[in-house]
Amino acid sequence: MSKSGIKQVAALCGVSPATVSRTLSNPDIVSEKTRDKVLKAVELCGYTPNRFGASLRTQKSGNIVVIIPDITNSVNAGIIRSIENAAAKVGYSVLLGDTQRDPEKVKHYAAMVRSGQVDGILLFSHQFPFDLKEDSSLLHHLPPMVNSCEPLALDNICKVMINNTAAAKMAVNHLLDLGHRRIGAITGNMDAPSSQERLAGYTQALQEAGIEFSVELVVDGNYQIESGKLGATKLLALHNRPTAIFCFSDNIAVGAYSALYEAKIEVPQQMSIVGFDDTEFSGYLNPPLTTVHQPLIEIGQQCMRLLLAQLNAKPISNKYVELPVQLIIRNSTAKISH
Amino acid sequence: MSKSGIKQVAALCGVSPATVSRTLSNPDIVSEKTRDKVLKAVELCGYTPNRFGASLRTQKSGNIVVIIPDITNSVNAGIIRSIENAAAKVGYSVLLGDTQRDPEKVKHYAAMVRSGQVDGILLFSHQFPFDLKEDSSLLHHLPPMVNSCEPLALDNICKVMINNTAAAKMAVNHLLDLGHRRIGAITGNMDAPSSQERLAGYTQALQEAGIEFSVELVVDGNYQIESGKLGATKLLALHNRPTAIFCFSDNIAVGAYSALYEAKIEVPQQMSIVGFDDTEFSGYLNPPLTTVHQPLIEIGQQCMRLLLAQLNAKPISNKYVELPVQLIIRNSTAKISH
DNA sequence: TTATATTCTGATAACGTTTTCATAGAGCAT
DNA sequence: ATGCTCTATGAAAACGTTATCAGAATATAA
Repeated sequence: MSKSGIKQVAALCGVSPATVSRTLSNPDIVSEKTRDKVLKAVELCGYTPNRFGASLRTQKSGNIVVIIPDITNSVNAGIIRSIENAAAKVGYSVLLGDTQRDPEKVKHYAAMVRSGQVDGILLFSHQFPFDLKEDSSLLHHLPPMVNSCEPLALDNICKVMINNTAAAKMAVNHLLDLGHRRIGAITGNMDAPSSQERLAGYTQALQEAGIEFSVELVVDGNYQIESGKLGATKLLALHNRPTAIFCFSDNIAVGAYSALYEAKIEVPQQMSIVGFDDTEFSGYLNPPLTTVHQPLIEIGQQCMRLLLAQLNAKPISNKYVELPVQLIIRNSTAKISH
Repeated sequence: MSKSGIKQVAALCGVSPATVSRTLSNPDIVSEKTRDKVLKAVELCGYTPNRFGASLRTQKSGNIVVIIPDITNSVNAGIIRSIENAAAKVGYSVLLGDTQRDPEKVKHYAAMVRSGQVDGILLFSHQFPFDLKEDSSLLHHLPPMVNSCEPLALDNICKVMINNTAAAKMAVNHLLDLGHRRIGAITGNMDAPSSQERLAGYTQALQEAGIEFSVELVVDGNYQIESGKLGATKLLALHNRPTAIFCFSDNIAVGAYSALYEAKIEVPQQMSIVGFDDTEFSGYLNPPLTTVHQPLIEIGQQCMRLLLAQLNAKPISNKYVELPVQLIIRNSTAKISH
């Protein structure tokens, strides 16, 4: 069967190409008789509309790009899965923009909106993805875009976020409630707003409890497992070691568990641990990890909802959506022992 | 700045659109003088070629789709990351086809090649992704495509695989070498060829060691954590429990660890565990997990290499690529205790 | 200088849709 | 019948590129 275009189909059933197009994209405006005729011919030819032709005419690609630092991170993966689901439901395809934290790749993927390759952008980065010097009008005529997880320092942009500060505070307060006074922290990448905010939450919680902030108790991590192991090792080496550690990600907690295991320190009897993310495995760690649950599915859905509104030029009542988090208390935290 | 097409650029620097096009896509065939002129105008206009126009003309989208069951699985995520990397290097973009094991979604994404939305397919599924009844010529004129991880039952297709049978055998032999005679297994989805092959490897290893196969020792899993926990619990409840468990994935091993922890059975003193995948966290489990390493990066690279060859109509010397695996021995396996 | 080969460039024709505009026909009231 | 409104259709014009082809300009050889 040779390649069948809309013309072949039209010829086969004796109508114009226009009618075939209408039948497929707007069936209601064509009479039932011709509709059946056309549909039959379409079936017979195995005709699928060519995307290029349609896109060229409509100036819509039907694609969106999700720009995200690392798809291997399970938080990111969970969000992307949710996005893919939501996008598929409304007929969009998702292009994967895994950037490996390379600023150039961020720009590269964002530029796809200029060439028409994608219609909109889901940006999980705090880096502004365009060269303003190249087209300064961009700041005022931004393409359809929503920003999530790592907030951009710009306020006319749709965002879906969690309140990292409040979440961190909640986690630390839990430890305080259990009687802990020396609470360590292992951070994420400190250039990431999320990590800065979590640190702020940690600090505030201590302050409100009247506990003096101690520099030695917060060690730099990067959200990865290994940094958790290193960080915990450092905290353990402290002259006056903490009785609890707030890990800025579940990955960090895994690393911390490993360090504690090797040091033969029991969780939670000798050390309480709190994580962040509630990734799938956190309930299966030994002991199961107390952690802050992030609503990955809702994040993806809200991102898609806001992007879709922009794509369809619908009004958006609220550009900033904040999703609730939840502290999941498992067995990695316990009352301080005396 | 209004939308600038190739015509505006051409007008601005006094050449024809054709010359602008040539300057951008095939600079060598245009004189240095005009090239500079054109490039300057391009810069000035901030011109980016419209993808639709180009694609319509060339019939190439510059996209590939990766059809994969679940991006949330870290093996899959690792492979996709590698694919994205390799694809970006040669100028292709990757469309994410997360199928959630829905056969309809597999077909949906594969059909993108018909509409021209993508130029090629990377298929991580054993399901043939086309309706043959719709176009029977497909079997002989397959679109550019490579199949990986879960083999299709078709042999004129490019494949990049690991030898699951040999890998499983290697894992089980390791346990046999340590003196284990009752070795349990927790499988993946048994409809997946990978799981069938691993089971075959398990069986063969036992057989070659002269150990009788015992049905009660192999329990059905689905590669997920929870199935590992359930599976291990079942094995522990056995009248004559095994001394070692071969888990068909690291996720399963995590679940097994959890069950063992709750049952207060020590790994590896009372129970040896072997995993499969060597995902990032496996080295940080307590104890660190002995597992079979899968070369995720190479898998992605080889997939891209083979697909690219097809996209460029290059000859392919070897349609079947088998990548080596490696047994990583850590601390979850030990000599049987008496 | 002329003839010939070579390098560049421009006009033009696709590529395959969708959408606008106009018109033919159908239905309805007068 | 006549006029009128609707509905359904077709013709034709985009959409923005790139590739072919032919011709102009330039270089090379005689």
